[in-house]
Amino acid sequence: MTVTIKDVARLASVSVATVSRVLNSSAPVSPDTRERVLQVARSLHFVPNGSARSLSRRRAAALGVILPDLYGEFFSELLRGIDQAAQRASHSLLVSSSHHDARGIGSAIRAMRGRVDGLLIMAPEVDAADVAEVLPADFPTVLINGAAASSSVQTITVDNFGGAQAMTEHLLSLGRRRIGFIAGAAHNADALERERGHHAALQSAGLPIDPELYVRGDFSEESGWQGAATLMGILSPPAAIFAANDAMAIGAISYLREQDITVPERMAVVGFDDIPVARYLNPSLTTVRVGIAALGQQATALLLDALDNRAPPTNVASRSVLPTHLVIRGSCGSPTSAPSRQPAASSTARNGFDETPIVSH
Amino acid sequence: MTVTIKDVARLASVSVATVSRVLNSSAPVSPDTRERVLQVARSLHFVPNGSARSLSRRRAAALGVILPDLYGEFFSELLRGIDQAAQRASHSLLVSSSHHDARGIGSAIRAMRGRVDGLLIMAPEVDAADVAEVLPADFPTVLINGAAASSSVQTITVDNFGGAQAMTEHLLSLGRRRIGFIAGAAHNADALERERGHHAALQSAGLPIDPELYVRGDFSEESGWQGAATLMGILSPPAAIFAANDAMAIGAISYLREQDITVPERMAVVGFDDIPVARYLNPSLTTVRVGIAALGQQATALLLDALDNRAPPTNVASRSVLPTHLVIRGSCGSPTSAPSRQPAASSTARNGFDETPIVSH
DNA sequence: TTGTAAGCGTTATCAG
DNA sequence: CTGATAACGCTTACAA
Repeated sequence: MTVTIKDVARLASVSVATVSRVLNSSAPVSPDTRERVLQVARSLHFVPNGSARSLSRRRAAALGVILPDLYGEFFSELLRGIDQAAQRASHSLLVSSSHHDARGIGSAIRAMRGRVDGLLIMAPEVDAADVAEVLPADFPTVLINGAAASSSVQTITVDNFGGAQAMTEHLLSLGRRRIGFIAGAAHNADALERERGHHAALQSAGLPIDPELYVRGDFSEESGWQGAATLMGILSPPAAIFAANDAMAIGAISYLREQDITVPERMAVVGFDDIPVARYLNPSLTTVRVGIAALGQQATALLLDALDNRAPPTNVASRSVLPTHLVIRGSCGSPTSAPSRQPAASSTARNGFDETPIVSH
Repeated sequence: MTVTIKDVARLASVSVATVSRVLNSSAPVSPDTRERVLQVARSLHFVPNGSARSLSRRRAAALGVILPDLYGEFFSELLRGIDQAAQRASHSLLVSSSHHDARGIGSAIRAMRGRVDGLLIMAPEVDAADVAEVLPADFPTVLINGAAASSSVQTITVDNFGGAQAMTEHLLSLGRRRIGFIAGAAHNADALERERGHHAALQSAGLPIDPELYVRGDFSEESGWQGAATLMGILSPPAAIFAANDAMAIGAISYLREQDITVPERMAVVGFDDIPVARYLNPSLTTVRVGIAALGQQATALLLDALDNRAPPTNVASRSVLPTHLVIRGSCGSPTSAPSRQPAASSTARNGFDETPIVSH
């Protein structure tokens, strides 16, 4: 038997209404009854029951977070940002992961119904329309990195296209013209946009799109390792590898090291996301900064605004796009360290970690 | 107004009780009314309200997770394990982070009261007794990696002491006798145990404990970078660095690379945790495998058992310790690549990532 | 300023 | 097999 508001009321010789008023400061209460109630509540270690409160108030002070996965630094960063913003607004987080398809998302939503005031959904492999389908009607929701399909769900994403385009342009400017690309999963919206950006940059430069330079991964380190292996196995291997996320870039570098192929001298390798560990790698990873935690924060802010009805009209398909930035570190080499058959001397000055040059675009 | 069980009842011309029975299969219902109810429920997209259900059932089918932080791969791995186990048992997760002291933990608990059936708390910097203090009386709780203090709270932890001891012994066996140690935060229970293990190994080997070889970090990459800088600044720098977690080891390696100090030739560097990225680093990181996700799974399993009363007697201070394993990779070098003034040839065969030798202890 | 009582949406106990 | 109805613990009109 846990202690309830009735116990407090009884011991303080007041009604439960008064106890509630004291605890929520929701109406004036005489100083001494107030003090008496607080005294009793404290001594009893009374804590109001959240479910009862949510039921009565019709709001839960909690947000639901639905993620495809929980593996790697990307998701912990995202969740960190979400948690920060939610905590600032005194909201709890109901988290559920391993939901890749609309069905899975649907059941996750069902489990959350009545326990959360709004939903944050990251589902890069699911069409936004399909997500909207499984949503309770008019339920406040923000989609993170959803596919660009028009729908009634508010969406926030990063500039995958622009970031990838800028990165490929940078590699080309360094003299690396044969670029291997390790793509993400076939239906991943982020991955596809990054791919499109890469191709756009190639085409602008008048370069062909060589199918041999294209392999598909799944955003895991291991698939990056495999991707690099495949790319090195073709007749005329590339001078650079652009992995569609940092984890795959890390895997690729790992493979190259095992093969004694020096990075960046013989092979430039770049990634996407700028996960926290990227700057500490050897060589430090040139990548596209996404501001993962900020993405989570902004998504949460958007959702909280919607809950407060400071929101955009419900059935307008709002879509925010956060900018990305090129982060040039060691793994792409400098113009002078162009690819050569001989391992170059590793004396190229490397950037200290606290002075990472950032190139906006 | 969202659709409730009453709406379903009305449209199916039955009582709410029957609807509930159908939806929960909690009592026999005639096949055709059953079908009718399901039909209506589906067409109305009815989803039961979680708060109401929790309130009535007196169980929430949710677990609370309280973490000190959400930064880095350690926490995403831990959460992944917890989520897996919870999901298998159809439990949701209410997550709250950034709670380092007993007060913060207390307020997090308050926010969860009535919404969760049990608590998973990771609070390496808080004494178990202090945690017990802020806990509702007899609330099912499992402490992850708590300090060893005797208390009434069930605790699960990893063999920090043994793992660190084994690692230091390994470094010594490689001929690295001067070992710099980058410790964790002053009150972090895990960090302290790892420190104790390291010292125990040194003493067994008859080696002195040199205060100059000891620096304090905070488990972040940056503090590892700083720690390495400090250790390299002393008069007679070490031949190896043992960082109390992988993140700090990564930071240390990053510093050494910037100074052109080759790892492992001139400096062996090892860590603790075996976060997923460790095997992909350059050089791949020798570390102590903790089985982070497994830790989360087991903690959750313990808690779920307690909820089912398959539990150990409530006020017995049960304490499980998971074993750790040495994972020998590239960053510690081999016996032949003992420290020397000349950078050794980097031709030492490196392990492929799929054949990592593991040494139990 | 305080108390009474009607919900909030389910589940569970009784009768029937 | 089915229907009333009393909880579950709290908030919030409405009165007093």
